[in-house]
Amino acid sequence: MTRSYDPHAIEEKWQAAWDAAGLYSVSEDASKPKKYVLEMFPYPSGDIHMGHVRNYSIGDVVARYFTMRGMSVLHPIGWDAFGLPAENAAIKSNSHPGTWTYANIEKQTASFKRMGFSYDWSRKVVTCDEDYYRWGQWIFIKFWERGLVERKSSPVNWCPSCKTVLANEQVVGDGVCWRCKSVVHKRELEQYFLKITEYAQELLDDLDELPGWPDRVKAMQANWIGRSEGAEVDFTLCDESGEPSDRTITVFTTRPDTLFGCSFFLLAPEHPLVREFVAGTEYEAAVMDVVKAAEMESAIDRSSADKVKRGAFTGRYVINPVNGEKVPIWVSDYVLMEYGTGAVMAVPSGDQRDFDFARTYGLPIPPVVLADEDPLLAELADVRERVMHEVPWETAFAGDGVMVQSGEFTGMRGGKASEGMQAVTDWLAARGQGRSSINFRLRDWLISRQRYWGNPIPAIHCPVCGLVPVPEDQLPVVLPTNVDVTKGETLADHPEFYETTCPTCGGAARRETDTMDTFTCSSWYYLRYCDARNDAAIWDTDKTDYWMPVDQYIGGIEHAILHLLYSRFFTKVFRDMGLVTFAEPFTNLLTQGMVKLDGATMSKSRGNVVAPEEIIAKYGADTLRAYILFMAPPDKDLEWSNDGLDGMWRFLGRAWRYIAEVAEESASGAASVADATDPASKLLRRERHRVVGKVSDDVERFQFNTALSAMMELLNTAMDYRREVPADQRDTALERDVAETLTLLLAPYVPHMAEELWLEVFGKPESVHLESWPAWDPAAAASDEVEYPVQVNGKVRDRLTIAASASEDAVREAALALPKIVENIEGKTVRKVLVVPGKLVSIVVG
RNA sequence: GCCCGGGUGGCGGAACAGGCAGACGCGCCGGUCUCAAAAACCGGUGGCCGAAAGGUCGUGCGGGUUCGAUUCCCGCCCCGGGCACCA
Repeated sequence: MTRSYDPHAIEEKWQAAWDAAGLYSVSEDASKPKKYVLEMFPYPSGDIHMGHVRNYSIGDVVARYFTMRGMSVLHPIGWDAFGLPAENAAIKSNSHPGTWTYANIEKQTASFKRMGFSYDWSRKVVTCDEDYYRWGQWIFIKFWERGLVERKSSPVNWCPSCKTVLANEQVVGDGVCWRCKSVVHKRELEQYFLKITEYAQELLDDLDELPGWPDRVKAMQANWIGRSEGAEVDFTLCDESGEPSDRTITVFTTRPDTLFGCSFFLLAPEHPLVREFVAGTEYEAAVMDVVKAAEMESAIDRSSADKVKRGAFTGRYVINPVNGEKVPIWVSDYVLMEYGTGAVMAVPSGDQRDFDFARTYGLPIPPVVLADEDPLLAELADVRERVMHEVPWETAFAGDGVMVQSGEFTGMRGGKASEGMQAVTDWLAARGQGRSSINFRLRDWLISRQRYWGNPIPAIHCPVCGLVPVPEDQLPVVLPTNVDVTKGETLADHPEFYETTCPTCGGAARRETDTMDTFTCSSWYYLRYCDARNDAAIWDTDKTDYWMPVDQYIGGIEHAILHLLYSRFFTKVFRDMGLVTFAEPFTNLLTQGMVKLDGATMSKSRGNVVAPEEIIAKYGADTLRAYILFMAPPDKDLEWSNDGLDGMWRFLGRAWRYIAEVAEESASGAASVADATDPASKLLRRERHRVVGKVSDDVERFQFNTALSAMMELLNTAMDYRREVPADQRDTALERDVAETLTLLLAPYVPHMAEELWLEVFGKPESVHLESWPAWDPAAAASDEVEYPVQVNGKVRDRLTIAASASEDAVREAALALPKIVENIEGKTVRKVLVVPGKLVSIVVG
């Protein structure tokens, strides 16, 4: 008697067997095409959640599929193990971040094995292991040698809850910390930066080289990099009488064509010249009010667009280079020190912010670029001198138009990328008072963190030699284990760590006590997987050449900018160092949607969690894997519901029963009709080929939901066949083929069940996961008869079943002869009869 | 404001290149089995009209192209996401 499907009796058995056999270990194999399938490695947060189940199930199906297609597949796993949650947890539980981290890694390892994922465990990397983070320090030193490390003072993001600084990318939403969602403040601090801005243009350009990335992610990165074309313009400082000094202030503008409309000049409150200008003057009090107010504000308030712009006159002036006009310098909080030069030429007629400011403080608003349909154009079309100082508008005009009141440029086209813009820039350049310029919104990456559980920055502060790198042969700087975070300690509390000698002069020096942003650890782990156990080098370039780039990367959309931008940057630097031979690390990217419950992301703090372990305990891992893939296409958000689990359970139970029955029957050599040609056998044979083709196509475009539904269709057809065709008339060879094929198709989705069927029920000698993907013949999937819907004026009135080989004329005639069609076209003129071969017949009558 | 997605039955979703809208599954309804229930299995299931045959409406809204539009074009609405006082 056939056993029924019992996942609890088989899953752990096969997990142990695969582990013991090292079934998923791979090495470079020049005889096969390679595939590198990678899911973003997890932070060891404790229990796995549904987001993990989804992410890693997707990757597992893809990896297993490519393996069955005969590829050499690298499918590794590891842990992004440095980071703040470990410190917070250690403080809470009065232990050590390392203890917590390694315990969680163990727990998650068990969970991943319980899910049956096909990882090559021999390549595991854990970023807080010394043999991993030492290479992170090595990278830092190499970046330093290339001039890509800078320690500088600047206004930086401070998270008061994490008690550390953050990179710009790590401030999300309305100015909150990406990790803890606290409101971030600006502080002036000296910190370490990696000069990602040196690669801004390439990071932007190469997005076009990534057709395998979602447009959404590329748009987000392009947005973030924020390239603006324009010009720098030098304004000369002058005194009240207009007498020029020898000092200039440079601004960046995207609209040099509007320069004649500059009626005031602005400095950011943090601009170093502000204090100098107003010290001891009658303007000092008002200006310093603006400066102080800006300092007090959080990043959110400061950048809120609908806020009233605060400002004050400094008592100073600059000269507008195009018309020699004396322009007053104001201070305003809407000018940002971090962007451009911290100084702005204000053109209120062409910029809404300047417009608002001018209206608030009664400053002139001379028009310089007019829309083609603007009534003012009649009056000003040929006016070169400034005769109008105020516009009758309620908003600024920032579009393309005609330049007026603009000296020799009057009459030219103005606007972004306009002739006027180029002409003014050229004019300035010829006089040395300006030049074309490109500005990026992207800032350098702030990587130092004032926390313990991270990779120590390998630098030494020497009172004589300044800041010096730790020499390569003294790496790694080992993270000491005796730091007690429960007492709020960091490396700065441990003299035995920071007291050292200068590697250059040998004098007493202080070791850096900041650690690196965890995103530095995750920016190169995918390369280390290629050669994870290498003690002598970060990796062997032959190995990265074989495996890289990652063919399929899979992870959450939340890293659209963060991790994915940083990794692209690292890869480009490694290329420039000669460490790799490609410029982009991830050829194809799949950003899987979030798993939600009641419309919100599942999270422990919200208390809306469905634990994967509970589902596994009831249904087994295979049902969970298949179900989460069946619920929705992988890139869409998924609203979790237990309701469909029973459906997947029933499907697997039915598939088991069908396959087991057929296997036993064919083993017992029951009666058979060979190559049966009755309609039911022909249908089943067609379905077998159609479904293999469909499932293959679907996995390649990640439509796991429709792949599974196609398998259900095949099973439905196969079971109908068994029910409807008497036993002695069945084509048992065909049934056996269908049962084996179904097992192979199921293998990537439900690896335990497929393995049990393959080895124990069919009695095959070798694991199903080493089998070849079933072949299919598109010709065998085609029917020898087709059914044409026949439309009359766009409405289906009847159906015509006819031989697939029938000519168009034959189809047309047969369609027109159908009784219902005759009825419908009676008394009308047939104007047109369209036959779309294999699709439909469309008759137009009038 | 700018830039990306998305809107299809009671629900999750399908329709790959303009060709039968709603595959597959859930749920629901009816049935078989059972003393009964659960499980399992079989059948039905977009709305409206109709006893049925059949008709008719229907993919966010309004137009357009086409023999034919969920699909292409134009103009909107709504939802989600990114950027945003970036000069």
